[in-house]
Amino acid sequence: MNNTETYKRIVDTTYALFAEHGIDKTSMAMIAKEVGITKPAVYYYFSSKEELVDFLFEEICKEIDFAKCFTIEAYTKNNFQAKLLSDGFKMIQDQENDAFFSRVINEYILVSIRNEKYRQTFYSITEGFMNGFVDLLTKGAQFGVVTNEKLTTKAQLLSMVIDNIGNYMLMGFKIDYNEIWAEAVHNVLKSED
Amino acid sequence: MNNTETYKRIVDTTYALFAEHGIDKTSMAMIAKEVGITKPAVYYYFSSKEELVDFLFEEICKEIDFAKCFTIEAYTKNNFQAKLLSDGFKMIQDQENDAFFSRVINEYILVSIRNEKYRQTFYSITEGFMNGFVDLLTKGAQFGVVTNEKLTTKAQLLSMVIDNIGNYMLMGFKIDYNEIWAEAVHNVLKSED
DNA sequence: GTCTATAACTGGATAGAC
DNA sequence: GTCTATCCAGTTATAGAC
Repeated sequence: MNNTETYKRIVDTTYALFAEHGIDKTSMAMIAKEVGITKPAVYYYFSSKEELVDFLFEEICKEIDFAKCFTIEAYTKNNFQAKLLSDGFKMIQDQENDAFFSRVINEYILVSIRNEKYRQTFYSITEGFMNGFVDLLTKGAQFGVVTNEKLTTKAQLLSMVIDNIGNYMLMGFKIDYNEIWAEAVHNVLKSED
Repeated sequence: MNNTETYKRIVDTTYALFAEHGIDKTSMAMIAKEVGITKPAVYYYFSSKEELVDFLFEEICKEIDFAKCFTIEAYTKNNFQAKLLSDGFKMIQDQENDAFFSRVINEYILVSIRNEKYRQTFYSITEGFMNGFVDLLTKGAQFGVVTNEKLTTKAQLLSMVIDNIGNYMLMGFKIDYNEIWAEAVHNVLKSED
């Protein structure tokens, strides 16, 4: 594996083709053609399609992390509501900006239902979001800005909402996702306004 | 198309195989073998795989309908909360009972991302849920049991939650979905208890 | 209605030359 | 490192016998 330039081009091209055609319907021949080399040349870098698919999967999963989206340490009693809102808004914005990324993730998620290895990874990531929200809300409760009741349930609700917003975007709904997130957040906060 | 018995067996078998292996990885040969006939015999009933896939899609879509899950006419001022809860619980229960069904839907969703016809159908179904909840909440507001503010947003939130519950189930999360739904419903109702 | 047989093609993957 | 050439398994689909 000397020519890292080719290697990189294979990965980038595959990423784009997966987004456009899906994993199954992207053949090694298509990838090779798009990169401008031949099939055996691709096999020089990735010994099988599975290896290439797996590699991209790992790369992508690194990007999806609760701690990257919601920085618990930065939350204070005074900024709690504003920060919970804005971190969500940012996540929504990111998904709107990089539809490519969302599509590929979605592709892997749907495939994961029949692939135990992928399923477990997504399970862990989603679990990370649910647990992360529990931690965040627990902190909020200590600050006295979040109601203590049904904290886990509220955390799961937040996780489900932020997660499904991406799906609705992909489906093409032009609705106010920020407002939906705001409504979900409003539900976990102690009554104000 | 004389032997409707064979026809029915093909459809049922395909349904099961799609749930187990996915649409792409279920071949006409597999279907034939599982039914106990040969490939050309399957082609006698369905002139192409696409036709078979389409037929199953139509069948399945008929089952997913807001009006079937939430019977607006049955809602009154007094039963509103209880009915909104129980209709959701029933939907959750149904999905738990028929994991096969959920899996096949998931399979079609995957295809729909790159198939305009399927995508539009799913779009309409989901839109039907969002609009249905708007109608329902509007009725609730007239009864005085639902807050009038941000009614559309609240409806979209309900739609997202009930929709994603199915996904979380497929991923294998053993959490209290009823409680999550109850929490979402609680958010749309005027303050009580 | 269901069969055998086969066409026509596409997919992943590799041997061996350069 | 990248190529040509090739293999082989598996796919949709059909012609034609029974």
